[in-house]
Amino acid sequence: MTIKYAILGFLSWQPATGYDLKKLFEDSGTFHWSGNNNQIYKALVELHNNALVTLEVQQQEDRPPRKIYTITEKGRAALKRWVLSEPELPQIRNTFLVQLAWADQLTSAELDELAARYEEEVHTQLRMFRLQKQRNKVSPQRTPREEFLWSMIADNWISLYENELNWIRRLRHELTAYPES
Amino acid sequence: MTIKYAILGFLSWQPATGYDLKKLFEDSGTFHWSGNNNQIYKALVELHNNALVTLEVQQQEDRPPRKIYTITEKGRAALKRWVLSEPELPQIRNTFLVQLAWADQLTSAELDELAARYEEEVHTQLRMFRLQKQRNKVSPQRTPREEFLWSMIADNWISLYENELNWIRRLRHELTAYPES
DNA sequence: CAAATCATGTAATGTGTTACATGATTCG
DNA sequence: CGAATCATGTAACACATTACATGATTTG
Repeated sequence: MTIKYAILGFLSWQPATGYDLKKLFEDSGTFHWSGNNNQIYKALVELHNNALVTLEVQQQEDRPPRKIYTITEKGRAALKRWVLSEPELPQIRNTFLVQLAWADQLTSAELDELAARYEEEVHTQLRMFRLQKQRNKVSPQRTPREEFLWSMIADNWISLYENELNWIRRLRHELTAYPES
Repeated sequence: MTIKYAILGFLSWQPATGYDLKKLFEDSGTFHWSGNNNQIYKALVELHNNALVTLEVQQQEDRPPRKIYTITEKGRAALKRWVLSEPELPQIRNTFLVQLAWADQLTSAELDELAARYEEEVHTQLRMFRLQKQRNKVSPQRTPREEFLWSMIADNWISLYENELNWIRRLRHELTAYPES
């Protein structure tokens, strides 16, 4: 259900097509999940059915018509209500931890190599988030407070991955003290 | 598909029924996701079809028969192969960040209250993880290295939530410098 | 000349959650 | 006496991912 409100959020800045929204999702990084067609186009139909957005169709030659969606007052109200609703804990699924849980069957070398590959992945991802924060493509920066909020959102991801990187490095370091089983 | 390997992992310790596995998932905390019937019972059928587990049925009076699953050599090999497979980045979906992204429409009081509620949730969760680590119910502790790995898995969750708690506290603190829009 | 951009969508499949269903026994 | 435990499973729904489909235009 979050995707509907993320869409309403983007539309609260300015009207957009499904295609525009797709790119906003992609560029955001933060809202990576659900940058895909299926969910966006379906969500837009639903939002329209509930009168949270209106829709203007622009015919084009040689191309599919552009469907420009605009948020309604009802849509703005729904967005605000949702923003004020009870916050939930992040949902985290780390399959690497499941691998680790049964990694005692590995040799020290195998285990360290597995951990090293994870460290590398995390590190790469961290670099990407840091770059993304510099470029700062999506954020609107209309007010100082809004700019601050978007900066903190980027920091959330960065510090999460920094934390993960520290953790895996500590794991690798301390593993040297344990012989294989 | 992770659930299949998590089940194989538990079965690599000892044979178990679907019901046993369900409780192992619940108690683990770490593998919270997919402690539900549907996935466990379905996965067990699949594992059996692929000969990764064998199945012994114990008839009981007045109760459904117990189906005791035992991992096969093929199952152990599949588990090891998976444990050595390319580690993936954690999947994280934090809806609170989406709320924050469009929270500039709120008053300072509303925004701080929203953040305070998130802080409280995170804090509660952190306390639960810390308790769980002390109780240490699921881990087998058969070798020092295995014990260490399970301890690091618990630490991963704890440090992630500590990081989140620090982040939200910093956010609340620094927000005091920004007037509402 | 191949790939990306624009612009819509559908279909199939995978994964996860909640609720429903049964029914005796034991515990607080 | 109500709730939890034991033990299996099904059904409905929600949410996500990947691939397919079309087809002109622009860019490298």
